[in-house]
Amino acid sequence: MRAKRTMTEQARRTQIVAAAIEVIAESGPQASFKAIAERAELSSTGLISYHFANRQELIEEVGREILAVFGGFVLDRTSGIEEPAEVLQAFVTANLAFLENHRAHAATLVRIEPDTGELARSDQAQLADVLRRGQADGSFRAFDPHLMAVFILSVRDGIIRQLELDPALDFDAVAREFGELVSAATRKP
Amino acid sequence: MRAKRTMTEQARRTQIVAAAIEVIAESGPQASFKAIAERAELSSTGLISYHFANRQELIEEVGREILAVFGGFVLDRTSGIEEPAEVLQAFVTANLAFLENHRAHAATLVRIEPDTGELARSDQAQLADVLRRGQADGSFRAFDPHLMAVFILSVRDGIIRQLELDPALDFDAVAREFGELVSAATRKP
Amino acid sequence: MRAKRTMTEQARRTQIVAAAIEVIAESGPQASFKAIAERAELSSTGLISYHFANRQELIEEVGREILAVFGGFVLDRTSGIEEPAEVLQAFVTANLAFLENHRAHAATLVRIEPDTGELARSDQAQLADVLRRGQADGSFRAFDPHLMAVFILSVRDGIIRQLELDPALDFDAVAREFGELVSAATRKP
Amino acid sequence: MRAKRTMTEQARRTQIVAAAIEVIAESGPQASFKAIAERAELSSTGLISYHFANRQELIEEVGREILAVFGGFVLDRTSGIEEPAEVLQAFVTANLAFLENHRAHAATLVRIEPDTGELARSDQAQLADVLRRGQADGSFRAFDPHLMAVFILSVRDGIIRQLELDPALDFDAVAREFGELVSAATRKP
DNA sequence: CATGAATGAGATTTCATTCAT
DNA sequence: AATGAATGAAATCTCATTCAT
Repeated sequence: MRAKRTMTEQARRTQIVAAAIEVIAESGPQASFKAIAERAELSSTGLISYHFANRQELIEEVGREILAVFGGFVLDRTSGIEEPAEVLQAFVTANLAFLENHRAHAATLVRIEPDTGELARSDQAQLADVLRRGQADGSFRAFDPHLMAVFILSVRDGIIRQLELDPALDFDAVAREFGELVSAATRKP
Repeated sequence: MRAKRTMTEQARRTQIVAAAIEVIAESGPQASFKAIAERAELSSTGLISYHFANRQELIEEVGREILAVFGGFVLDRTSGIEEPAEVLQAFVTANLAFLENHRAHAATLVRIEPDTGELARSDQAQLADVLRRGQADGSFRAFDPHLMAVFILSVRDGIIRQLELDPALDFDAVAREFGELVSAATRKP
Repeated sequence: MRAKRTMTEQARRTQIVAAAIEVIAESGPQASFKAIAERAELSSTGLISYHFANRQELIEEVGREILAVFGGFVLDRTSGIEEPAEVLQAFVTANLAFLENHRAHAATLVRIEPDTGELARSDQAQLADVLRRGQADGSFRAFDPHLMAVFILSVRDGIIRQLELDPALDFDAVAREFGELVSAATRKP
Repeated sequence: MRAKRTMTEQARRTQIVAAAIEVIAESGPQASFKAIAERAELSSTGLISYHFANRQELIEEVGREILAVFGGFVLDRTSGIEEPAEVLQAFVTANLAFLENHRAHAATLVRIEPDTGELARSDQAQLADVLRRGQADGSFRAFDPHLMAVFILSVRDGIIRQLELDPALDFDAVAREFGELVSAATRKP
């Protein structure tokens, strides 16, 4: 599991992770410790090494943090909904809302993707479950639920990437079009 | 445009780009000149610097090369088709066929994506045109063609990424599901 | 001389020195404070700095401690013997017995040697005295007593080093051969 | 085996090794790359890393170089001698002559000893052979030849160490006393 | 054109020591 | 006395790029 940590240490780790998220969002996944330390106003990069065994541990924590925040946000807005089709629409809306308000988290998520395989899988599995339920209750057409989950999450990630190419993207339009895509892709013909 | 080049020089550039594609596919976008030079069996990394002004130029050339090969491959299999809906299905099939046979190109494409914004845009524009034509001739429903292009290409890229998480992915199944997604997403209700 | 110390403080210092001896024996003379603190189950490396002015003071204390223990052990087994030749044999036996039972002390001794010049000299002087007495009473041949002491101690240290190359060394055989060497080297022809 | 090297590269390696020998002799086995680079008047420590894969490779090369030079020197002065007893005396003389004229090599040898186990063994084996021959031809008494070799080499190393405690050591006296020790230790009673 | 060497900036990591509590 | 956090210097190693031949 994880080593016990003092409050101070946990606070520092959180602070460093937050800085890393920002810096990686801006300058890519190999953002230097120097840049992160400066963003966090640390006295030296040594402090990062003091709190994280190595770069990988920091990046992993960044991934965990983003997925926890992102996942929590989306879960808040989708749990309790009965109809799978409505869950999907809420999922789309929640994702877009998150992107709009936590751009750095989103940007960093897609930038460190190769390092977060395990975590990504669990997202896929959760979404696949919703799709399976929709098929079971007869509201969705036949398709491979896991692949469809991969597709939907890919579109979500693609939107994040597009946001960097085109920062003026109209969130409402994207939400609407994404929602229609998902609806058209899953509903019975 | 571009400076004139001797045959020898062009051959070297091609060789270096090919090596870079392989190495980046395997070890990520910050593959070192050392690794690339070794793969290309060059005597020194200096030779890379000799032929490319800097790292960025090499990466850009890698992007251009991949999109030329990839684009050419897909174009071969989609041009001449009249019906936009059929073009889309051919597009899906061609993409999957390419992934199956040129995994390194595909992997490198998604790995250097942040550095190839311009090129990506032209892909999006081309695909958007097909979609627009399908709307004009009444075979597609109403949607934002550019966004739909972004979505479809995102799914394509998502498949490439998934291939690394799950190398045993069933190409035929993916092609079928991807084709159905595109079809359902675009056709009239 | 030395500052007065409370019992608690002395206990801590002793504990730290003991841990340092073990760690240096295993991992060399530049064993980190971190490793020593962990071995001593201290809460922080700061505690070492708290009790020792600096690294050098700790190492010196380690040297003093080893020579006190080692010297005491050998003195116990050599004092009270009249005949210098017998003292030498007892010295050899005692040294080998010590090595066998306090390998960490011995290993650390030779590892920090360069830092313990002063202490080494007093060993040499003591041994030289025995040799001088043997010459005075006519049982030893003519030789430079100080150099002979250096030689004998060098062999002792060489045995410690060899022990690391060849941990299965036969102590009895070494004791016998070492004893014969010393005897042959000192007795009259 | 070893990679092919250009003349220039070999020259640089040699130069770096020479600087390392000097610096280690003066400041101990963990002499920094910075100190070595300065001694060799290199532009940066990066050049050391450029020529040696890592610190260990450099130290190993230092060990090989010293033993090659030292061994060659001693071999020059001992080969061709028939009588084992005379070989031993020549060995002693040669060793002292080397120490006198290549103090840095000698000092570095004993300082990096823990890293040169393998090489040390071959020295022991060579010397043990001479001793065995002397036993076979009846000129030496019975003793364990390998242990005696270890002892003699330990004295040699002890002299090197003593040289640092007492830089004014009288080489002739040491040579004479060392020679007598070896003679007394090996000849028949 | 190509080679091999060199450059020097920059990255991460380790560490003894200091300090506030 | 002890703790845990922080400091900042130093160390090694990597790398794209430059340059003389």
